[in-house]
Amino acid sequence: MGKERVTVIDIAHAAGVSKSTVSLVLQASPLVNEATRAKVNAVIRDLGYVYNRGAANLRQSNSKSKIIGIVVNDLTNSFFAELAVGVDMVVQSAGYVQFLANTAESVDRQREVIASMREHGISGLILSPARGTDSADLKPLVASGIPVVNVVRQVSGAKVSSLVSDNHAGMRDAVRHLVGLGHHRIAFLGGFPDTAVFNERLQGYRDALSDMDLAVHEELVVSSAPSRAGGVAAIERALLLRERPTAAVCFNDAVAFGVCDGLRAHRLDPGEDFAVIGFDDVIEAQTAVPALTTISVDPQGMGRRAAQLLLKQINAGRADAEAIVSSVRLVVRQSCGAAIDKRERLSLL
Amino acid sequence: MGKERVTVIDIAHAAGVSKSTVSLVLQASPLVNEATRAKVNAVIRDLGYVYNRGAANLRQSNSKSKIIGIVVNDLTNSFFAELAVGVDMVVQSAGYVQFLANTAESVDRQREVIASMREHGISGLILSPARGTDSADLKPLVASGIPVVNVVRQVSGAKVSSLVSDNHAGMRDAVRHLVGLGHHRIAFLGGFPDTAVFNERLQGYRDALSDMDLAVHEELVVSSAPSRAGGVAAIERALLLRERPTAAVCFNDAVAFGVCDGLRAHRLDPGEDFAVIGFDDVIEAQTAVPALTTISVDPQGMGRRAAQLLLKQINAGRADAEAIVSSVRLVVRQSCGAAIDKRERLSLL
DNA sequence: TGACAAAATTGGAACGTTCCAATTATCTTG
DNA sequence: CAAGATAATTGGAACGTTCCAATTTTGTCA
Repeated sequence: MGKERVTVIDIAHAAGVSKSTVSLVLQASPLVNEATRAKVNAVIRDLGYVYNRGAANLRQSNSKSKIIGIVVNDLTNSFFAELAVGVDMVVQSAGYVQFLANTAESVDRQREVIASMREHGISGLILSPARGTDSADLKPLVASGIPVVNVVRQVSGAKVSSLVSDNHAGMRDAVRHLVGLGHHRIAFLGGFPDTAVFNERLQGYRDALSDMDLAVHEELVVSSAPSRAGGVAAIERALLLRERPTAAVCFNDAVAFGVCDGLRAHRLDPGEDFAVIGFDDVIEAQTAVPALTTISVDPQGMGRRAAQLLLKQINAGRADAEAIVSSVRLVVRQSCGAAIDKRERLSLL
Repeated sequence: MGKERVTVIDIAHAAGVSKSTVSLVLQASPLVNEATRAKVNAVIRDLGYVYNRGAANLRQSNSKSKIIGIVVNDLTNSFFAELAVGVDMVVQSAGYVQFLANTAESVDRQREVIASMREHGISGLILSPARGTDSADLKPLVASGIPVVNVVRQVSGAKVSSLVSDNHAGMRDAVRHLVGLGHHRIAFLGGFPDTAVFNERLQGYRDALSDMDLAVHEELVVSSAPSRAGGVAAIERALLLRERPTAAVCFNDAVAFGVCDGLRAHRLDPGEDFAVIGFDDVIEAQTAVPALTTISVDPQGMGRRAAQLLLKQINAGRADAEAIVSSVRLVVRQSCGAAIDKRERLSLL
């Protein structure tokens, strides 16, 4: 059962027309008579024909494969899962299908999967590059005219489009908000210092402090893995300082959750005894206790926009690089809402 | 730049051999002389040739497309993201690449993406079916000899392999553990009652109570959306009962987190004043505060096993359905560890 | 109704690969 | 060194589709 593939010739035969006519109805050409179209479609249904895009794509030669690729550096991070969902939405409704691969921050794996996707004929790629990705890694892709959209992270020197969130402005707003609440010892917690994203956010932190005429104390910047565990580690270190911070902006929400965990371990109540602000606005941020004040970047929306940009470039045939920075907004919830008296009590510790 | 595709003929030309020879070196055939192999490979590198799997697959006709599909019902749920990562691992190292699609519980979308993947020539499919999937939806796939592995959820009547976790045993163990700690009013919180998974877990709950000679009180079973918000709602309702439960097993971890949130909103300390057990062991379970006692199903491992099973069937050429139930284990952390005195205090409220 | 236009249909070549059968080059060895 | 065996190479057909140019059918109207 099901051994023999039904081809366009089989249905041409059965419908009493030529394969060319069948091909025409497959692509909904207006050239074909309504009656024959109906007959052919009926036969198609009856015989259980399935269109062979591989063959079609081979003949059409270049590009229109209706496949795009998306490769991310860490799919276990729900930020990227959300992003993938956003991409999936627009890609799906445009009749495309997506290859998805996870690189787990390995540039070797990344090279392999991109090569593999290329062999399979993707007509575009959305890439959240692994740490250490070199512009040379993308060279062959763009040389062959395949549009690439980088998301979240940029690859310096690569002539590809990018869509990143406004890390600088986001962190600046977060710090300003805390200063407005009366904090002046604000820590910057988490993240790896060798990434562009980290440095953009850190710069936002510094600039905000400068703008408000506050000194930036380097000991208040403590880096760590950008994970929940990293957040725990970072707050531990920060609480060891002889002059403790009273608030923290965190590299991302995962770190922020870790910071909350760490605070509780020290019998401090996040949002009451210590103000915490995250970055990303992952889905758990609003339901966590306390609800996390954070910079909302709407990963799903980013995925949608990245996909739209990519499809635009694919359809345009030619893709000139454009760099979009996606604006970002502070969502105030409970984790930053330290009441004055409590904060004062803490600063006396 | 990059307009003209480099083909096997081009490199044959440049290397001074025939296209057949080039084809032979591409598939690493032992028939070709070392010297020519080296020369051809050099030319391949120089010209920046990329293999066209579409064309190859067309000639080889059936099956060996090196593409598998994975479609899940909710990628925003980190359980499925983890599962996808597991699949990705084994699929990637087997030289395959995967289409990923999210159905968001829509059978229509599911039908579309499966059809689309089929047109693109997947040689196997891993499916976590959307609610309401009918075995007829999978009929054409299996009829054409494409192996399908269902994960997490089964589709009754479909002649496909499945890999589900042992919901019954997992919930039974959770309840036994709570009873062992001295609880006798244990709630079952969250989940939609019209799903097979819900009923399996509920049955495990009932059977465990019966086994321990405890009555099952129907008012202690409160269903809700299987989400964090649903967990909040469920515990709210449960705390309204005139005879409150002292512990709860939850439909999944997301619900369990919600339950913890809801408890805190009522000034109850999860793990101290009330025992909570989840199901799934998502990645956050171990770092949450309190760390969540839960049934570990290792979604990544499930993904790996599903992929292995699928690849086995693809390689075997023929796929007879096998149903695997993946065993599951109770991971005891803090959220269930109510100390005796506290529990007694609570039960007096 | 004959002639011309418009509409509908069609055969074959092409896309880039693999496979088969056949051919040519290279070794063995008596 | 002839001749058989083995190693290496090769030309063409085939995979399932699309596209082009050409052909056939149908429609229009003087």
